[in-house]
Amino acid sequence: MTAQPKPIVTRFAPSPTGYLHIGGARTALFSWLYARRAKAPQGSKFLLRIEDTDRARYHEEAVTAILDGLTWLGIDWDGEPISQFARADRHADVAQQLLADGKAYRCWLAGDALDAARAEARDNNIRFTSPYRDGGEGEGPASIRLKAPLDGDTVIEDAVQGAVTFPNQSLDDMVLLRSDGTPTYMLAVVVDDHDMGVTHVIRGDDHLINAGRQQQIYEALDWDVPVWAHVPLIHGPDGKKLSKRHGALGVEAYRDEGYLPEGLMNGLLRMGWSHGDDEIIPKNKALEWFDLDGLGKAPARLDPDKLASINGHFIVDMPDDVFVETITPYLNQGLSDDQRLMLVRGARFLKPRMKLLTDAVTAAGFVLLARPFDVGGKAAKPLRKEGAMDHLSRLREALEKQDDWSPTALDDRLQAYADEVGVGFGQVGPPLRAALTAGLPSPSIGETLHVLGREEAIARLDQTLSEHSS
RNA sequence: GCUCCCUUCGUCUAUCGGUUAGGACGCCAGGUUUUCAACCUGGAAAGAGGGGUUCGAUUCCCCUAGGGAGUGCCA
Repeated sequence: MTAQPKPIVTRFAPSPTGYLHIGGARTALFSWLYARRAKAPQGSKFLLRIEDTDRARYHEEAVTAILDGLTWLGIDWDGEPISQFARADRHADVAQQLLADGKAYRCWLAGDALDAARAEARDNNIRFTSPYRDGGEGEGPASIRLKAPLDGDTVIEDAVQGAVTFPNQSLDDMVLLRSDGTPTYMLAVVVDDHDMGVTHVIRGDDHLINAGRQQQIYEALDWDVPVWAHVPLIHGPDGKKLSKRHGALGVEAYRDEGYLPEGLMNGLLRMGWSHGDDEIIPKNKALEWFDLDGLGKAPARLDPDKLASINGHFIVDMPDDVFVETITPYLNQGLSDDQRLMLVRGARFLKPRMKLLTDAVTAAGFVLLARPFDVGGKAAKPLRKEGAMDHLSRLREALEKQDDWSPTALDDRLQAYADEVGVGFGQVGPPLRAALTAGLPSPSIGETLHVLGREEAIARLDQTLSEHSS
């Protein structure tokens, strides 16, 4: 009998104060990958906990937005999300237990007196310690503070940052239970993580110092300390903390901008995590390769260009029919069956010229031109050239008789025509393209004809011919 | 102020004491070309500064500078 490796339990614990912003999505991704990766032991779990103890800032819609964001990204979780607020009684019980064990004490210092005592300690550069730490009774309701060690160090073993040592003198006796009986965040997190069986706490490194405090609570409780992994936050392109104007948008904003879930996921993953020189890492590879030791220690800046470029790779990799299905909502118009068919035929070269799904509007513009359309401005120039109409009408006849409608055959036919009449292709191509596409970006003329199909192509030629007939 | 963390091309990063310091995005040049792209080839571009340790440091240690986090009966 071989010993079964112990299952890993990770969690993502957002505050429901807004949408799932990209930084949160990234830490969620790391936690999710660690529990879901191929190398994770059987039975490993990724859990969700909503840190909704701050009732003033709580929004029901925010919870939905966060869950929707995760789902869209392709991040799933085990069981129902846990409400931290609903567990307040349990948190209070633990505080009482600590009190009974002499690991915590009642403190009546509050309000201005508390502020003054704290300020004084800070000014004198000494640790703030409540006068009630060693006993004494006060008036009215009391808070419960942890009786944290005064000497020595608290050292956390962090999977990303290494060993981090905090002098206990720098960690004062934190409040566990407020005087109104509600638990503080520090207590709630520790109790919840413990009760949920969390083995690896993977979160932003803005919590690194909290880990020291939380570890003191674990130790007072004599509970197993989880593996800490504090990942560096992402910064805006300016190197400052991620702000709303610099990309700290909800994932749905990225979706609307034209990101594929897998593309965004890849981009998020590459900020702060690497696997050698690999850049394009689809979900299945991420699940195969992810490990904590690939995480870097420095904060990364968001680079929109690179993010978009990565997304482009995933667009190219889509099957043609899926591609057309996917870009349809971004086209701002309904599609006829004919148009859908044209897009499928054109997918092959539409895809590489797109980075975001919203680029489809430009890339597919020539396909979606609705007759009658204007060929105006600069685009009309080739049509006004000497002999242009003559070429077009003879080309029209030739195309009508053309059997092989493949791109290469069409290109050959066009070249043959130019040879027949003894002119350079420059006399033939530009007017033909203008008539077919109104000057919009398009592939080679053979490809363009192929994509449009005989019927549409000839209809477009007729349109131009009739407009220029008089 | 104090505590803690971070620092390789403009950006994301590789390197786990010995490399012409590699890749990607972006940029520039050339090629291809009937439009716009795409594509191909090439190029510029980095170890914050200063001390150590070592035969040898980007890599290990210390200091400085810069950036960040925390210092709440917020989360």
